[in-house]
Amino acid sequence: MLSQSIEDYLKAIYEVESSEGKVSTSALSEKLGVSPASVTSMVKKLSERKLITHKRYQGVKLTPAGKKIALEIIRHHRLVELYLKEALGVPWDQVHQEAEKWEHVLSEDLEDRIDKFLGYPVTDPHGSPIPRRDGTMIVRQCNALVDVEPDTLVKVVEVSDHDPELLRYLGGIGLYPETEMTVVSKQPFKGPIIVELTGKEHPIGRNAAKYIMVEKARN
Amino acid sequence: MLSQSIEDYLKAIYEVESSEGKVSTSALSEKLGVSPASVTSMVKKLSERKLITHKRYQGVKLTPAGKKIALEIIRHHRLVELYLKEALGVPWDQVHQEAEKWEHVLSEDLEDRIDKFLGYPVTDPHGSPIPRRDGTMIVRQCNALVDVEPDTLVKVVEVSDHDPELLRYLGGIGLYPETEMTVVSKQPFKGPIIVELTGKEHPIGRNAAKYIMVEKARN
DNA sequence: AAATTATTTTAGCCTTGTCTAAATTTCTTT
DNA sequence: AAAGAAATTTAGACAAGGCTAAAATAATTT
Ligand SMILES: [Mn+2]
Ligand SMILES: [Mn+2]
Ligand SMILES: [Mn+2]
Ligand SMILES: [Mn+2]
Repeated sequence: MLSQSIEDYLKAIYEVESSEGKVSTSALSEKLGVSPASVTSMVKKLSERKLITHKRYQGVKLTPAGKKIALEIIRHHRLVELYLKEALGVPWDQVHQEAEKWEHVLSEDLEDRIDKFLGYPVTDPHGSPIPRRDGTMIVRQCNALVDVEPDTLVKVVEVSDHDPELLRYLGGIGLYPETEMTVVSKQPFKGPIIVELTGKEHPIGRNAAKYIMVEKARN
Repeated sequence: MLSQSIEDYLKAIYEVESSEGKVSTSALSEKLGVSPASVTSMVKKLSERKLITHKRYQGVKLTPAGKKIALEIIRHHRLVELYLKEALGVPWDQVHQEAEKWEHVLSEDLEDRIDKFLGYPVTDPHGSPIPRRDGTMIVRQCNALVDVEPDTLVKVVEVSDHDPELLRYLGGIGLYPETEMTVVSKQPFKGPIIVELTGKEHPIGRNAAKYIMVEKARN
């Protein structure tokens, strides 16, 4: 059995690797809320266990074995998020923190039961793809809302789950994965992006718009 | 936040206190699967935190604060057991081991949602009472099956959840909490106890019969 | 009552995962 | 190219929770 810490490190490494490409000690330190020195010592252990490769001062990379475990935990996390929302009505801004704990204690049997209950879902409540049992995961092509040109009809693909407050705001204006909306304008001086959905216009800060992934809608 | 270890110790102390009266180091060592020396050192810590009282060489006792926490964890455990059975169809011999992990990561919000989903249940799948939110718990009057005289009509109140194999056997013969059955005979030389339910007779070993609690049925 | 046995505690060690402070390496600027 | 800044690693410490072996205390026999 792997410790909760090791599982969290592998997950964090996977996520940083996906979004930044390179996985630095400081990025992990930041993401996991531990000191850089702690990261280095865990990195040593993970290397010894052949779950990651490490070039000193150069960052780390998951081995296939490490990636498999990372995806397993992410699968747990996302299935649990969706399950909590669907089965127990937990609001989408709260499922993440619950899943953060539950992901480490979910048995394979329970994982399968939840998967079946949900009808073998493909995405979690925030639109993130759920890794398959075999350790593969589809990756979709999409852009950050902040990069979209005005006057475009887009479909929301995925929203970051890390800021409950943002999620509550987005939920309030009806902005969920699969929602279609029009990017009306980008206000100057790093002002908000205005989107239109269900007939109303809503401002979305540039910073928030980095965490909303969309694709061009086929109109 | 209390560590999982501390929660498990408090729960174990509560359970030993209930069933044995006195809580010895060796009983806890046995129950928790750790060495007596480890128990002593944890006992020291729990005393310092005023969760138990300890007289050297004389055993321990929960303080009101410790008891409150123990019952809180037991509430989590039993709600989760019932939830897993009702909502996800986990067989009753497997719910215990799942709950053993989940009890430590259940938020109060989720606890309430599960409680509501289940319709504010009073007992878990094995017939054990579920402590209330306020930290109180009803205790029922009952006897071990092994102590019942032959030719008595009894109702099953509670079955120990610690041996999956026993639970599978009991499930197989339809012996669940609330089931009524007749104690037909006690075979000599510590032989099995024969019970009749749904028209058939079934043997139950003396040892197993210690873990099946019954009450006289009002016939 | 003494001797033996069983239980409990102490002493000392280990592993895991964290920290701070200091040293080292790499990156950036001049 | 050298200096200064930033990132990373090392060194050493600590808390939690476990272990074994030995010492202390309590319980049971003789
Ligand atoms: Mn999440
Ligand atoms: Mn986690
Ligand atoms: Mn437990
Ligand atoms: Mn609770």
